[in-house]
Amino acid sequence: MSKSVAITPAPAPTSPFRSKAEREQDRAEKREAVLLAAVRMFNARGYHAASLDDVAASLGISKPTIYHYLGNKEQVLVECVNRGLSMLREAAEAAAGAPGSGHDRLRAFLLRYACINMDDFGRCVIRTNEEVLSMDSATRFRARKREIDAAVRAMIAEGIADGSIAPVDVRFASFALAGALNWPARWHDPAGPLRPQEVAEKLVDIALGGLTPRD
Amino acid sequence: MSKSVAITPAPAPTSPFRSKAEREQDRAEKREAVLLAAVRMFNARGYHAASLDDVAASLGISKPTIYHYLGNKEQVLVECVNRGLSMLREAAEAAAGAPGSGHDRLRAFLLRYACINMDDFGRCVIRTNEEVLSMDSATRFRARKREIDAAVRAMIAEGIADGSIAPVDVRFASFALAGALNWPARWHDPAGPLRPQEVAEKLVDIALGGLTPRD
DNA sequence: CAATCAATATACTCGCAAGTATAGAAAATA
DNA sequence: TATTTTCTATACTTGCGAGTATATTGATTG
Repeated sequence: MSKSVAITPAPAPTSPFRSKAEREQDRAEKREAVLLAAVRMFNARGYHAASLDDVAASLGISKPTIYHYLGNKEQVLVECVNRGLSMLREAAEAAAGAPGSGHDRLRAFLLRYACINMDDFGRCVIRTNEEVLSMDSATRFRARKREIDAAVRAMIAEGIADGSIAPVDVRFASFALAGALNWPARWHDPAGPLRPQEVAEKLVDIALGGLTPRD
Repeated sequence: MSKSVAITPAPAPTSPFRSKAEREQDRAEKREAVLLAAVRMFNARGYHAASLDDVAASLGISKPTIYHYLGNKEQVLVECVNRGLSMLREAAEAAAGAPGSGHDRLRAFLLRYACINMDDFGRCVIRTNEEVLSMDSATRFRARKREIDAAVRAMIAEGIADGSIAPVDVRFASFALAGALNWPARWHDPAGPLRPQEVAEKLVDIALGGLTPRD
């Protein structure tokens, strides 16, 4: 019946005896689940009002388990924020390396940016105020956000250089775009009728309208 | 020597004996000082992280004095937020009743709106998440914000009707504008070099650019 | 002058939530 | 099989901060 018996090194997927790699993956999955529960609690109630006891309860586990997988409360938050920032940086890198005019690349990036901001970890990046972090973490946080902002400004500048974007003040244009596309992290309800992709497209169209050259 | 003696009902301004009206004004001034100290603490640290003991200490007074003038912590926050909302509503009413095209009135309002958002109480409106309020206060808060938003949408719609604004999606346009002009409440540093009026003008120009009709 | 009221402080209570000490079960390793 | 490591829970400690009870002082009013 069986096509092969114990030839492949990987055990049958349903085996109760987990290999080392499997155990590591188990651990990673649990860690991930804890992180997700935490970020959702942070987003729903705000960092201070979200207690680790609540996070644990939402998973049916106990608080020390959170410490086991992720460390103390600030470390949990930092990890959440880093997830979001990594997604944003990847999007920025992808857009920077794409073909097309500055305007095209900026537009592609902003669509992704807006969607990330409506997702758990991106939302957390936007909603996390530096004041809640230790000075050290806040410094790193700021630096990583500046990276993203620099990428936006670079794309705007390139668009201006190649004529696909009107000659606006680069700094304020990036502030305005960021504001328009960060704001959904505050009001968009993931359970509501508006799909993030749709919101992103409409907002980007309007926000980018102001940067499009007049003929 | 004296031109008049005890003819006017108001006593000399330096008299140590305060009239009833003066005492009421004293009280109002103190209340105001407490409110201002509180809103600044809330803005600087966030509502949860700002303790009333800290607020009291910043004024050299004790916590019960805050309760004496303003009530409990949430009442303090609600009062702060209401101050900001009142400023915004006044601005909206002024703009709605002004002459000019929809675009002109919208622009005038947005300039004021952006400036208020960089000020203590307006900043507090933006930075206060509904989750920190009691359900009752949150409902009222939402209603008052909706009023402002409705005013913005009305101005956009009027602008579209009179041809001074491009035929955009009114709802998303108001979201985009709000985002762009709320965001400074998060990043603008009152102690920094950028003057609020200047920030407001640049942001409004860029944000409104997307709504201006093409010829 | 007595009684009251306004304004303020000191010194508490009390609950929540972060973080920890300890223990035990299960699995892995020697 | 003995020993160590991993995972998880229960049950604490601790500190902070909201809110309050009570006292004091000075002015206001009857």
